[in-house]
Amino acid sequence: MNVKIGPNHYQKGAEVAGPARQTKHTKVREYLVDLIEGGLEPNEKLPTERELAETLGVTRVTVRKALDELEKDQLVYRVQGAGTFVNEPRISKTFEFHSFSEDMLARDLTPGSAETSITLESAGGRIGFALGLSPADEVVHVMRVRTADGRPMCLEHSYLDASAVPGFAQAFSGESLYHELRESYGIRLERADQTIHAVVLDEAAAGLLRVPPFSPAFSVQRTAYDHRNRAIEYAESLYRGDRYSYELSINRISSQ
Amino acid sequence: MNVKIGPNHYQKGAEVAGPARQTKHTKVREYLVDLIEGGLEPNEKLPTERELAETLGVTRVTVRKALDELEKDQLVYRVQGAGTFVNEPRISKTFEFHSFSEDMLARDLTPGSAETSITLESAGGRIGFALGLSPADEVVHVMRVRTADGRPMCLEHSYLDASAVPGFAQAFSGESLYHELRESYGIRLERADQTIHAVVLDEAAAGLLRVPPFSPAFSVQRTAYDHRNRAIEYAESLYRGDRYSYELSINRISSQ
DNA sequence: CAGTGGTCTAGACCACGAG
DNA sequence: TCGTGGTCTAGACCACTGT
Repeated sequence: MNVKIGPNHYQKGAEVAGPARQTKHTKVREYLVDLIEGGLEPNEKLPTERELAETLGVTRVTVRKALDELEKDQLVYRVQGAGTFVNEPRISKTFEFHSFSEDMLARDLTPGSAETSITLESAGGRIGFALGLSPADEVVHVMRVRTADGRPMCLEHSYLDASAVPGFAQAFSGESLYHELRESYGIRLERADQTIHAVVLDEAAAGLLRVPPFSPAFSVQRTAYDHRNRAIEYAESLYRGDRYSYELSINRISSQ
Repeated sequence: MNVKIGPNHYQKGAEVAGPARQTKHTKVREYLVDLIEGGLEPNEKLPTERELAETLGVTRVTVRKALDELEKDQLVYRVQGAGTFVNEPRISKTFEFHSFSEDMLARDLTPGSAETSITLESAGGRIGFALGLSPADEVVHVMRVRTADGRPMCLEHSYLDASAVPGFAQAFSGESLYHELRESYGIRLERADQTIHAVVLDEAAAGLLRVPPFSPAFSVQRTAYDHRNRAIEYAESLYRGDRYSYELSINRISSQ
């Protein structure tokens, strides 16, 4: 994936990388990143795979694994028969999806929530389908106006399977839902599917987001999954069109 | 990446895959896809890597390469110590970006263009920057209203480095720009960066797209690159919000 | 033609999961 | 404890690029 949603006029944020495991291909990768950032120009040729293998005391397979990762993250490109080359720097250096809280912190904005309400409801058809529940099953419904430095950015409705997060409605502070899921329930969200529509805001939503009625906005439906691909969260959000844009990178545009 | 833009209410389209090269890991991949589509249930366990290697007469490394691809495309997930399992079927089966023409054909709609104009212009600052040209360099400017079954879907301005595609303005039919680039100039687009904004249409654009003024729309800026990461096309498009949605899949939502 | 990346082999040991 | 996926080795040959 390779997608970044964020406030317009993105400025390079703090790296929020986890602690890298010290495998050999990780070390090779770090060596190559240092090499690239240490002064190699775009389109300059990297050492050959065989040279790197000998220099670093690993096999070519391990070097190739590291290069595979760098190619996936678009730091390098490879041309068979010619070599491996440094890419132009990318618009967005991180290709991970961050939570709203994290996204704001990376931009030196203070994330917050307003108008928070947490209720228990029946899932109903639409939300039940998204979470793989029956319509009668109970879900936790968290409604928040997400803010940055106190200014409203996004109106969000999140839904969780109530039986998977007992006591959530009582314990949740309203701030970082993903943080709460991880700390209290050991649930980590690894992947999300999103559908995005361009819409204009009705008067109610416009009022909550403090923009004129009929302002442009993104309507986003998101289903987030854990590492075993179980649907954990379903969310429907409205992002202010004047504050947000999507940046994404698409691979392999096919023929024609 | 893993993104799909398309008309709303996506219905499974024809596969538009190129002719697969017959490497062993490709054969293993096809074997596994057949296995999965041939009746394996979601979350059912695949044979172990060692079993597959023996069954198919290849080494485990080759099996793992095939499984890496299937995992990237989200057909399977792996749990260390436990096994490899079939994923829930994805919303969108193809994770490639297709050209407008191809997208429409896959949905049994007839792609077309109206109001086409092809001109030679100076790049200017914005377009020159996107294509890595100086502002005075000439670009081919192709303006089209893209249609499906004759109904306007999208207003698109595409820009190409004129020196890279001599004679383009004379030869281009107005239909498939990517097809023309490949057939006449041997240029294949492999990757694209996109930035998407939510906007409302002004009266001129609304008229061309035959919707009321101030209708919601996506404004998309796209830079498309070849396999060596040279910027080939820069395009600014307006997609009708009532006809289009973005579906995308994001990996590795990070901590917090 | 020489040199590069792409593919593949036949092993080995480690880290993690579940019973 | 045992079986699984995760990592790694030391080679080999093929396909493609550029001179």
